[in-house]
Amino acid sequence: MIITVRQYKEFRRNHQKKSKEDLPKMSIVRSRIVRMLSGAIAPLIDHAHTSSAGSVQVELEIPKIPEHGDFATNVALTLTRILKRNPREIAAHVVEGLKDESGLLERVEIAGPGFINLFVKPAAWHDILREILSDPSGYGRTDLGRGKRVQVEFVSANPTGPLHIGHGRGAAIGDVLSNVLEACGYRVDKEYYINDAGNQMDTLGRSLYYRYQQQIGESFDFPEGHYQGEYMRELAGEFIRESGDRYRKAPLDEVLPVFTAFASERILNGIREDLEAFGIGFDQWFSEKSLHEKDAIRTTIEEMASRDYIYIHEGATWFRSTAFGDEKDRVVIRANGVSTYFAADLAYHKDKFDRGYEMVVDIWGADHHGYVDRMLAGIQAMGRKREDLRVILVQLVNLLRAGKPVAMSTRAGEFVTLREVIDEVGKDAARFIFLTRRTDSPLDFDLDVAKMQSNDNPVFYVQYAHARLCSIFEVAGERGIPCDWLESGNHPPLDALTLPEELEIIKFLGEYPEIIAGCSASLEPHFIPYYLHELVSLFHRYYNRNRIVGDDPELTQARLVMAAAVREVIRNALELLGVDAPRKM
RNA sequence: GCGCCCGUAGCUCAGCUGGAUAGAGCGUCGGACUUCGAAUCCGCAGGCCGCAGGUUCGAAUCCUGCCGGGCGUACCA
Repeated sequence: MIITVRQYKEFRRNHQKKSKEDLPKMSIVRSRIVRMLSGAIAPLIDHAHTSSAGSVQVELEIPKIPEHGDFATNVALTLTRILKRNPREIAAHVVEGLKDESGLLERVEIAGPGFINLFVKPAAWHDILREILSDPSGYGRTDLGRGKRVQVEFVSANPTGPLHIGHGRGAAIGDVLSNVLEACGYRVDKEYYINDAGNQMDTLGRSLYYRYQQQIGESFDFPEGHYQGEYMRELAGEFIRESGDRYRKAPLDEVLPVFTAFASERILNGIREDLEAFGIGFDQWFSEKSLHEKDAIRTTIEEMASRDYIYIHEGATWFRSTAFGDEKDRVVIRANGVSTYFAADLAYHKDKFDRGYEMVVDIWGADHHGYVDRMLAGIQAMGRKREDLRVILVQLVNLLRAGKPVAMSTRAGEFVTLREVIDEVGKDAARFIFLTRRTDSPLDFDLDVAKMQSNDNPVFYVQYAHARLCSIFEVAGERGIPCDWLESGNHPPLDALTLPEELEIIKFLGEYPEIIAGCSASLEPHFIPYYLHELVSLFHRYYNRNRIVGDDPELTQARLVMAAAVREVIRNALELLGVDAPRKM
């Protein structure tokens, strides 16, 4: 949790008339401490009259070493600059000002250069379990987005061939980011942009035409620069089954639209099916052709021209993108009168904002990074703020088998498709692995590892924990241990949960909302798999050392409550990832 | 040439909106199942965080330069 000075002041204003709902949601223990610290710090800042100190940030972190407390804050250190006093002295003032009305804290220490270490009473943690179980699927959800309308556009592969593994990574990231943003209170739509216009479509149609003529026995040389993957042969076969040899030797110019339409429609359907198998659905499939039909490119350029960002040079129409920091201006209409792909993209983004989205997230392959600056320039020329568009660049996926690269050539149409990967390793493993790296970082995807149903495979590690937890409740049921609180919400007393490793798990459960909020702020989903791994690891270790269903009824009940909370958070996180949480494996 | 991204343990990577002793998985080696699922757990070993400066009370984290790798650099889509 990070608060700026400005936020402190805002918080204080709000706090006087409203209650705690205005604080960003976090674990109940953490939010109480933040509130307490805010209360202690505000007077110090007021006293110093530091209106221009908005850059000071305060952080409440969990120290690595237990001796440093359950939480630690460096406020005193960061306040040194604006208060112009030594940090330990400031820390003392902060500590003095803490009002622990609910008796949350066991003790508070000032340590090192001026850290404030806070020790929470063990019993205070138990509230986190109650909080989780009172609304398991709502846990971790926040209202950071405040209903802001966001569009996430991803995959958007050209309908000229099946999706490959790189698209799969972008798909997983886009889908999960959408889930995360939604969990953080944004209103999210997922969209796929179909590049169904331009000469690549003609190329696609011709590719099918040539294959078709070949397969019905005409001798045609297959020209360079066309799509010649195996899928084109299959398409030609389908075409023959439906239309026979009706188009034998038909003049290309006359029948090309037939072939183009057939090919793009079939391929797009295939893409839809593959994405569905990957657990991904879109709210909108947006056709580039529809932009041309609406004359949207012309309108867009006109609007930009009205703001003086368009000029003519050597017969071409240019966008003055350098006005917004692009390295050179860009052509939108070529001298031959044909608009560029970029022009369509500008019109598309204008359309997005016209539809009412306040923020737009584009997920692109990293090889498109050269387009970021011009696109950002573009939306600014339409009167949008730079930060209204967030472009996520997804790095390459290197496909491996047993540690060795799988040779792929897009040119020759030889590549491993997403569908093949899903069929081979399963949706869950593929999604999880795609999400275990920062989007910025290239990813080695080893098919053999992903397929392994063992501890080499991070998905199974997590799913196993979930299945194990489910199994514990089955055993409890068999032994006649009442767990009706799972439904009723009347949880048994938790006083028996006193072991350090129990409190450690509960504390970690309490961090989950922060993790999700962090994903949403950074638009990086990889924190979730890492969090899950750590949570599950804590649980497995605990499980191996302690008996949950044991002889002491009260202890058993309390531990079952904790187990239930762990299970719910695992399930909650896996749901965000679009990965199944199996009861049995 | 210019621009963007990346250099952290043997390998693959977290940590990067600056904080106290830099982490995980895999791999090596050695241990734990008559007891809730051993697809699990425990332990050992492993590091000038690419190099050099700078800012700071404090730098893996921010700035500059260099080295190494990837990508981009069209009146292509």
